[in-house]
Formats: sequence, structure tokens, C-alpha cells
Amino acid sequence: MTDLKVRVDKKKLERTAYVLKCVAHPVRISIIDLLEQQDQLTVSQLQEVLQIEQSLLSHHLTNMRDKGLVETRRQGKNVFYFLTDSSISNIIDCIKGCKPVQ
Amino acid sequence: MTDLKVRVDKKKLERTAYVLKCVAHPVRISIIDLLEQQDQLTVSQLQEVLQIEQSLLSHHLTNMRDKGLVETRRQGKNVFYFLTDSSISNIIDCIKGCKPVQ
DNA sequence: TTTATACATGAATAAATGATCATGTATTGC
DNA sequence: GCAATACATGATCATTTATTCATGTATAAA
Repeated sequence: MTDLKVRVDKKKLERTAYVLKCVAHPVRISIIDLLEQQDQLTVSQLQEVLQIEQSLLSHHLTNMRDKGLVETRRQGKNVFYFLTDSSISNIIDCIKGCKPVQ
Repeated sequence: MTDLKVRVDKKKLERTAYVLKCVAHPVRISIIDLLEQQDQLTVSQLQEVLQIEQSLLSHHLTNMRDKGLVETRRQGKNVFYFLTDSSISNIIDCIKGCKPVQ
């Protein structure tokens, strides 16, 4: 109570919220889950599983790339997406570990 | 590749995104961090640390309560807020463990 | 060099979220 | 009962995010 304070500095707080906001979407969580299983996947492969419009998927992927969650590697006509670093995966583990509330 | 699929069912996916969306805000992350340090805190105590408008804080707290992240206990004029279950805290641990991207 | 495939981008719109302000309610002490 | 303290709520407006649609670009293959 005496010297209680937020232990995370403002910059990191904002960065964290920024990244988490990106994770916090059903489609993007699904993408992370798939990339944990598969190491790398093309947009078409993701689309086949997710069954959403190509352009919507592309927007989501661009979003994730902008926030540093995934990276890409082009190979011929295909672009492979893969998770940037495994620490992101921890988030998914947490989620899985979480008891559903209510 | 053959039978690749999302390992989280749709309902849980949505619930997860819903809760994560709630976590994904600097003020609310701060609140979680404070409640990890203190067990329970009144709105006034939170306000003193966070330095934001009372009504804004109250809105954030109501939001977190709706999503099941926190619960409340009234004691006289004060309302104490506390984290619902420790599993939520894991999210914070993850965040702290995450390397800052870029 | 045209056509098809794979993916990205931008504009427009819809929907959700955040912040502010004014006001309302519960509890306590006088 | 009345005032003060502690907190909640609702309306409003601004900002952000999600989705769709149309179109653009890169690569490969014919």
C-alpha cells in the first residue's frame, strides 16, 4: 500500500497492449495455433483451413506481421508465414491453461 | 498438412479473444499488475496509483468484471476489487517473459 | 507475352472500443 | 434528515478495428 506502483514501464505497457490486441481475435489466435503445429504455412494453406476470404486473411496476416508476430519467406508464387519467436507461443499455452471463466 | 486444423473450438476461441481483448489495454494491464501485488484494492487506491479519472477507471473495472477478470467485495463505503483466479495472472507472466519485438 | 495462380493493398463502410461529462446510488457520520 | 465520501452508470463523441470489394503486383508456366 505504501509504495504500490505498476511494475511495468509505460513503453512496455503500451507495446504489450499493442501486441495483445493483435492476438485477441479468433482468426488470429487460430493462425497462431496453426503455425505452432506446422512451422510455416502459405496463405493458401491457411485459407483452406480457416475458410475465410483471401483478402481478409491477408489483412490479418499483414496486421500480425506489422506487430512482429509473424515473418514471411517467399518461395516462388507462395509466401510462407511463420511465427517470429517461440515466446509468442507462450501466450497460447497460457490461454489453453486458463480455466474458462463462468 | 493432411489433416491440419485449429485445435481450439470456436466457442473457446471467441471466449479467449473476448478476454484477451479486455487484457489488451495499458490501464487494464496495470490494474492486473497491481492486483497481483496487493490481493485486493479499492477503486480509490487504484485511482491514486493510476492517476486517471474516477469514472474512466470505473468503466475499465466494470469491463473487467463483465469479462470475469475481477470480482468485487463491498466493505462500507469502499468496494474492493480482486483478481478472479490466478490463472489470469499467467498471462502477465507470459507478457513479462516475452522479449520485446524489435 | 499472355494467362493463371498466389498474394497484397487501398478505399469505403460497419461495428466495437475508449474517453469525457453529467448525473445517480450506496454508505457513513453528523 | 443532510452532507460528504466512494463508486457506478448512461449518453455522447472520437478513435480504432473489422470486413468487404475492387484492383494491383509478383511469379511461373504455356
